[in-house]
Amino acid sequence: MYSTPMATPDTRTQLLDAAERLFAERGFRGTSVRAITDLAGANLAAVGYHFGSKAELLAAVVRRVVEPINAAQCARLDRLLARTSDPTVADLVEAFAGPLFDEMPGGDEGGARTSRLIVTIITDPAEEARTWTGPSEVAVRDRYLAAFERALPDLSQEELWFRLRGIIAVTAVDRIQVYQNPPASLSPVAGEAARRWAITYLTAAMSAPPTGT
Amino acid sequence: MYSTPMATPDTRTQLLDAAERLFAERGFRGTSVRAITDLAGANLAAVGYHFGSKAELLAAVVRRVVEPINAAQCARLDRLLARTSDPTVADLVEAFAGPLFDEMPGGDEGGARTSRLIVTIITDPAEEARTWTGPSEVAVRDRYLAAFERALPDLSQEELWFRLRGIIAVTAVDRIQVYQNPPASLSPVAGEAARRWAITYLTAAMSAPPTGT
DNA sequence: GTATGATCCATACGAACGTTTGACTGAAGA
DNA sequence: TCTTCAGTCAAACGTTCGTATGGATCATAC
Repeated sequence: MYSTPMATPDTRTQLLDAAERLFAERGFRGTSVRAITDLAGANLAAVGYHFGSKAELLAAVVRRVVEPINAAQCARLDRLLARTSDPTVADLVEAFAGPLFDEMPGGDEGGARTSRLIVTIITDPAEEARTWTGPSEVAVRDRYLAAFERALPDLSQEELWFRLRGIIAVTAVDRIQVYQNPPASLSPVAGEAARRWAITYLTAAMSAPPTGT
Repeated sequence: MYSTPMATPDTRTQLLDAAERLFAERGFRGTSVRAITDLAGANLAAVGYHFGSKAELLAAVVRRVVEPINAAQCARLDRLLARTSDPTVADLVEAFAGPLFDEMPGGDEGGARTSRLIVTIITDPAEEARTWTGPSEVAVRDRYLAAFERALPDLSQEELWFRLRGIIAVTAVDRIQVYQNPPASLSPVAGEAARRWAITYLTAAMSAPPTGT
């Protein structure tokens, strides 16, 4: 089963790798099973054999990507809450958004591709792309929601909820294709710079005073 | 046939209306020409006859939606620049992001649908969805970029560019499908509240100090 | 050796897709 | 009356899609 660990990867993981890349680049509907199996060097029927269907392959891909991110978000929140003082908004933003940038499996171009996969899936209108959310994601989200609530006591639940989703949205910035070809041909955001810019941006945004009625 | 001008609209505009709705809900690839013509009560061949192809229909839909938004962004910037004092960051955010919420054609549910169309198109990985950007959008963008540059002189061009795209991203917040089913079944963001929350959020974000090296 | 079970492969199937075709309609112009 | 022409229509085209099938292949267990 795991006979040769490094020589040629499992067909199953090669399918996962190929699907991860193609789903990130072209979305769920824009990626054909044939394109995946071609890139993976596998037979067309391999997807059906190893995963059952294209949708279940997507679920497996997303699970593999999301789990370490979720674990990192959880661990960092644990560490913050173990301290004596309450975490600040900046702490929470960093702990929540940081793993979205750097908790990426190896072989990725600075996390840019994996980050794009998440965003592509999240914003995909196909309903198959929306059936993967598990209970652990919800648990982490609720814990952060509670922590932000304590750090921002004046904010209504609804507005806090809006702002939390804003964090995800800003992570999606490299998916924004309007205004393509930046004015003076600005270089595409490098991974590390994007991470720091986003955290600055989001900390300020989350710390904004409540919107008056 | 079309004796009374308001009874039954043009087939062409009915196709545009149907396509606008379906593209917003299901994306470009997720919407079939047959679904559009069925919803419009037209024949399958009508798309080919009136627009040439599905991609050109999309371009026509986007053009119809984007043009008034662009015009409003432009007009509001003109009004700001005509004043004696330089516009503040809050002024610019309001002028730029406001039309994304309220410069919507009638018959829309508070602009939510049109806003979703834009975001769906922008984030669509299909390359057909990315060929519509015209010179006027670029012109408006550059003018705002320059105005923001004057209001935020300490910010590097790259980071400002990143932040400007963040505005678009946050407008996309209702496309964020993770964390679906808000915790305490929070009501979906009402149009007017979302508008005010977004402007608060984005003004704070844009005003953040430059990220240190 | 032979059986077994997992994996891979070539191939086929039916459905859905975007597009094209050619005939039909009805009002307007000569 | 005859022609014209923009518009609509049913039907079909060829392609691509996801999935299913049944046989090959190969290590291991007996």
